[in-house]
Amino acid sequence: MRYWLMKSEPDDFSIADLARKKREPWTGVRNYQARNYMRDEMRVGDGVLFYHSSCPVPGVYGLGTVASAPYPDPTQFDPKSDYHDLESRRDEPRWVLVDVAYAKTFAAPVTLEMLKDDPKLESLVALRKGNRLSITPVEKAHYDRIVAAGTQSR
DNA sequence: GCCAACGTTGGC
DNA sequence: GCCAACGTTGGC
Repeated sequence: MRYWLMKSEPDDFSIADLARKKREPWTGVRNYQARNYMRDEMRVGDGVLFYHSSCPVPGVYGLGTVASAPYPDPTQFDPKSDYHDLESRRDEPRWVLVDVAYAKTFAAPVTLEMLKDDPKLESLVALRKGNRLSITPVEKAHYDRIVAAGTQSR
């Protein structure tokens, strides 16, 4: 079992949206490295830290799980979608995704500020300077530590 | 809105 | 294959 941090802009899709829908295809990833994580390395049941980016208080707001094997992202073939990719062919789709299932909403988010202030999380890939990847792997010890921070009552 | 960092594109 | 130009991400 592996662990991942997946970013979403809450104005676009938030942990509350996932809580309501229970399960969601992770559409719109158009970065090869992030795609490769979904295509090659994720397994059903993997743990997901749900991160809100580009918002007033960025941070981890809750938990999900990987809920499907990889399959083609339907938005790449949808001319009306912002994620439409003219060069992707149906017999050889360029972009794949997985479904993410809802697991938990933290009572209070584990903010980016908290993540950065924790020396034990110094090597968290998502915190590396200049990192813009929307999906990054997370070590189990880091995952456990962030879950503990998000779960404890404050 | 700014800007650093990084990925992608395309001319050569 | 190089690299400048451009676009995007995301924190602030």
